[in-house]
Amino acid sequence: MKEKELDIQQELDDYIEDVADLFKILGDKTRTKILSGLQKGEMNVSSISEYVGLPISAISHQLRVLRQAKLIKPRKVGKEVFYSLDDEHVAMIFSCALEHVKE
Amino acid sequence: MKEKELDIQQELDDYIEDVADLFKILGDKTRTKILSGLQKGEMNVSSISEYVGLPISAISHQLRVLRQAKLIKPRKVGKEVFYSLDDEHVAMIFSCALEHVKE
DNA sequence: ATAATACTTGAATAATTGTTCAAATGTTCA
DNA sequence: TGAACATTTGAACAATTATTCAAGTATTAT
Repeated sequence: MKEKELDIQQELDDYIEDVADLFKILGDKTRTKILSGLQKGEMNVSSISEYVGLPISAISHQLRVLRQAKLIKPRKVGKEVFYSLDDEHVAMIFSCALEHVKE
Repeated sequence: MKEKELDIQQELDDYIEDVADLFKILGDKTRTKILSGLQKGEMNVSSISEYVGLPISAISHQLRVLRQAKLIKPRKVGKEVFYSLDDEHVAMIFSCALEHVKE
């Protein structure tokens, strides 16, 4: 094993529980659908609701989870709230995951 | 958005549910602990049990989940079964996730 | 002020899931 | 064949969690 790999391994051991927590949040169809939608650009809550196909209330609950995990951030404009991705790593995590899923 | 990003976006839309399923499997402390242990090299079930700190039975149940997801593969030697990683992307997914977790 | 719109919050329900214990399978060795 | 060991499997239990509906907050317009 190379030196850099050992460093990553070491860090992984330290942060493994936090990593599991992150994956737990990503491991839900509604939330991944929201995130993949937001990769195309910011949306307000109603739009996300339409895009995902679930009532606004259900979406709002999940937006809170994603907000708390610092994966998305809100921008309030009048009565509306626009959400956008808050982490540049999300796109990369997704594309890594794609490689496995595509076989 | 660049052309390549659009391709990834397109594929993500197609595979988004499978991606969520993969994250769901990775989103468990026991399973991530097993995977991070196996990154150091193959282990038999008893060793994994010791490493994780859970009874063999609990480990075996989770090994089945990871096997079915094609994340690990078994190698039978006599009475023992040695497990190792079955996907070169797992390490990369982990290191992407680390970047987010580390803030 | 009142009504209308956009979103959030709380409680209740239903479903999923990780762990445990006991029993079963498969393998080696006397 | 029978005992000992390594692992798997099944059923039961407890805990977590996503969704729904109803009620609450906040902002804008009349």
